[in-house]
Amino acid sequence: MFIGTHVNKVDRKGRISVPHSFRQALGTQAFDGIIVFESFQAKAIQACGYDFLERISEGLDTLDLFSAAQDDLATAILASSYQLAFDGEGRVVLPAELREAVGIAERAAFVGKGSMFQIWEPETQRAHMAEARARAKADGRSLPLPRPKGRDS
Amino acid sequence: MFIGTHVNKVDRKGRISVPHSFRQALGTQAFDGIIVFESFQAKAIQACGYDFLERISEGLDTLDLFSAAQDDLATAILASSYQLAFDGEGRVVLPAELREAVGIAERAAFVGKGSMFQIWEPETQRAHMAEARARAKADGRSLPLPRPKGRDS
DNA sequence: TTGACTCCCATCGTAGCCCATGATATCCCA
DNA sequence: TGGGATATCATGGGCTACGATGGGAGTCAA
Repeated sequence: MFIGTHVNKVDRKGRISVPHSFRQALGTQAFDGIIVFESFQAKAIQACGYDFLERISEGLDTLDLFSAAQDDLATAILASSYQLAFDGEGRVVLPAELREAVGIAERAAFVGKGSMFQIWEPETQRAHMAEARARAKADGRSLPLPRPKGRDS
Repeated sequence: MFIGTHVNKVDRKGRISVPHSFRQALGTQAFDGIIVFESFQAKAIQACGYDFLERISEGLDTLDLFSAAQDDLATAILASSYQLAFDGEGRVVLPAELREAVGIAERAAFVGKGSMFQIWEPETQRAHMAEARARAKADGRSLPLPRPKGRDS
């Protein structure tokens, strides 16, 4: 699980460390690195491990083939994603297009979202988080909680 | 279950002992530590075990990916939480942002809330508790009790 | 040949690990 | 039942390993 937000620095080569806890959450997968694509809601980069992209692909398969929705999502996600490999120290380089699209320069915020995470320009994300918290409180958003496993009696 | 109130000291490294009974209540989980995030109701830090957060994450996965509700809740909870690992003595260090947000300096009060607990600045919590008791009394609050399972005759 | 990227190594600050101390509570036995 | 012995928990401080960062050298492609 990806939890919390971590702000790291972009060096002059464009490299950035993926937080240690996120690398641990990825575990060992078929591809040693992350998958990124531009979010189509927020001014942020979506990121996940290779495994999760497979789940997304399966999700797309439940939509009608050749439907507009299927095509839109497939294009927005699969066609425009990048595979970023880790270097020896667990860093990746963000493609210039993505960095410019979301306004990342010196620093980037890695934001955990459970099974995915996002990469933001830190100030932008701070504002977004404040809004999300306010909305969640105001709307009284509720969440169906699954029962705890194993020890339900 | 987390029960009772315990006031412990914050040392100069920012470490604080999680009460022994709370650690016992956590049992052994996938992550040896606690998850904390700022409460959006009270001036307090919410805390729970990793298992509980996993349940939240699973609940989020039942919502549509990329939906507004999913994003708001994921942002408000997962993105703003911290994983605090226990050291050998069962202590954690509270992130500076959280400590400042709720006004914790020298001491902190751990307050049991059943399946979660909270961390308060002791004086603030004392005042809050007095109010809560007064309100409960004034409103004549009552509580429906589920029957005990298994041994009903 | 130049630029971009990868691999490797150096540095630095901090989080985590280990051990010591003191204060309580608990236990045991006379 | 009282007192000493002991276990346990909260606390303090030092040390070390590791994660984040920076830069150099080698490599491949245009």
